[in-house]
Amino acid sequence: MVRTPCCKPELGLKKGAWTPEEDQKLISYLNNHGEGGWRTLPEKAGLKRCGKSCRLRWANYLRPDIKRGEFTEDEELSIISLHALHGNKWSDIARGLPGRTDNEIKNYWNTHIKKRLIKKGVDPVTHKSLISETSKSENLPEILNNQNIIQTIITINE
DNA sequence: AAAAATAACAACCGCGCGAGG
DNA sequence: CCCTCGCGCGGTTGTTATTTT
Repeated sequence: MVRTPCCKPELGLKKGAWTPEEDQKLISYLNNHGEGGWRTLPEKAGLKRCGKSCRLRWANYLRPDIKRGEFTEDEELSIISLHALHGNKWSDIARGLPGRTDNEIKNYWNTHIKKRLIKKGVDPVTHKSLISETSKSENLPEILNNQNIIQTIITINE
């Protein structure tokens, strides 16, 4: 069976950037009622959005407990080591970084860290050095091979 | 100074999973 | 038990800002 799009083309559903007015509606609705019921929330809150869009907006920008702004060096190192352990499990990584969301971390990884690792000759997937890979303990499980993480951290630190 | 290229970031999309019927 | 449905996830795109030529 074909999965119908979660956000039906039911006229006038807005997409794209959120306006301050929309944010306000969403915030006040969620303050009064709790989270949850995303499917039917937009209508109740008077928003011309699909529930998914509302959820994302809340989770990544409007929630009161989100830290904004630059990632600190510590946070960056955390991301790198957690990524070495978990791979692209952004939500897992986010749990290790209070106030940061999976989406934010994912973005940061893709736009900042990945690029720099590559430049430094470190494979962003395996966290192994691409240049003198050869003689290292390749047979160990990745997780046990702390060398990779250490190497990565040293490298990223310039 | 203007255009082109690249980076940054917010948001969208489809899919899988688990809860409830 | 099987089937349906919403939620959350991860990959990806679209748009704006910044940098380079």
